[in-house]
Amino acid sequence: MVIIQNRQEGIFAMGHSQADKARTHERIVELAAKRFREKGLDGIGVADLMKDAGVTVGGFYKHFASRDALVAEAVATAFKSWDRMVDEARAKDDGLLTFTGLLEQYLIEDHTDNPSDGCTFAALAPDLARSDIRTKAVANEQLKRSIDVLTSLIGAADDGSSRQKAIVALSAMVGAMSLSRLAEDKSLSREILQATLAAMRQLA
Amino acid sequence: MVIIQNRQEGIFAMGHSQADKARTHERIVELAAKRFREKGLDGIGVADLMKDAGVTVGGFYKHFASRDALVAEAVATAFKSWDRMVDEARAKDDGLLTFTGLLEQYLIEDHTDNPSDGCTFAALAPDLARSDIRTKAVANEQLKRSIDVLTSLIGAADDGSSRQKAIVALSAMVGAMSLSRLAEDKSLSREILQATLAAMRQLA
DNA sequence: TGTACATCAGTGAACGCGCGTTCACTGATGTAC
DNA sequence: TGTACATCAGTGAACGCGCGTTCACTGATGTAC
Repeated sequence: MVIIQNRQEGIFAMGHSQADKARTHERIVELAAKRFREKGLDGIGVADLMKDAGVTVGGFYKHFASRDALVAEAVATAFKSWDRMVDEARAKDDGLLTFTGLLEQYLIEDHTDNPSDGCTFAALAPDLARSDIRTKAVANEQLKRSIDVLTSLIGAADDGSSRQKAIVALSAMVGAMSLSRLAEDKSLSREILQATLAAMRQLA
Repeated sequence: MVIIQNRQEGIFAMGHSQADKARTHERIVELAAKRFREKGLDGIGVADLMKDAGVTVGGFYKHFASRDALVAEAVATAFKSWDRMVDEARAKDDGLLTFTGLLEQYLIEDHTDNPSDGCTFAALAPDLARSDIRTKAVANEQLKRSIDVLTSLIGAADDGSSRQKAIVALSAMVGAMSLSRLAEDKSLSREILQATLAAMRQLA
């Protein structure tokens, strides 16, 4: 086993054992999940990804059947940061997650400035709509799950209006994040986040 | 002058006159504006674009300094279909355009199914955020203009709330369109459009 | 009005380059005896 | 427990291919006389 110091991932062990392979695999996927959200699904190549993960190109196909297979896996991993965001909001609310708490966690400048750790819909929606069948399936599952999570947070109105509100909230959140990233003027960018936050707060 | 019959553009004249050049230029830009929205800013190459426009690759640089220059021009043209959408909504409202009329023109299945003729934000927001400085400038101008148009449609509340509502509406519209394109399930796709339409109607 | 000539829109092949993918190889791991 | 060997994670160079861009060329246009 060899100890590697790498710019991207810090210090890690690289070797030939099965455990080493699993760690390398995870490292590639986690990195791809970030880079894809940052640069788009076509924005970074296999060679650069492997280099950032501290390995060489040739080994790629020991881990993935194709680039598209990595994309599908990385997008699934990227979506987990949504779950992580939900969890963090829950922690801030002292374990009692509210719709407002989630909104506040999502519609913030830090999220605008860091697509690589943020919502995959906001970072990649058009790419996902055009993507490989497997990747699209992953995105569709997450879309349904996200609507369900928001629906349950909004409340127990049994007339179906909480689901409708959840869909509106998700749309507004994703749209606002996309547009706030487009705005070069920081104050406009903030205005978009704040206007949407205020309006969505009143929704529930 | 030569008469050309082409799959993409029908019958058109191709020649060497200045007027011919202007027509060819316009044809390339209009086509690029569609294809980019359909396939993403990296989704189609110079050669294919020129072929679709009925000319050969070599002539490209008689029209554009670089691919990026075409992207900037095509994105500007693509945004004009927003203006066109506003105009069409105005025509449907018998010249008296309303906020609701515009919402109804935007949040429809036909728009979901045809990105190539639709809203550039919904089709390309993440691409635009990562794009060339000129393209980004074009997108920023349009963002401000779109907010202004919606603000004036929503009403003359002078407390600034109509601008806030305009921003929320734009965010929700763009987000809903992006997500409805992602949804493989047609009924979910429609549900997203309808939920957002209903909620935004109540906004103004 | 007619002719000679410069311009330049469009052609089609070629260029270097980066991409996804393949491959023969190396050497650590883990297993069979 | 020790040794021989098969496996396979990772290497580094090479592959074909499509991309943006360049270039020498063609021939219609438009202008100067």
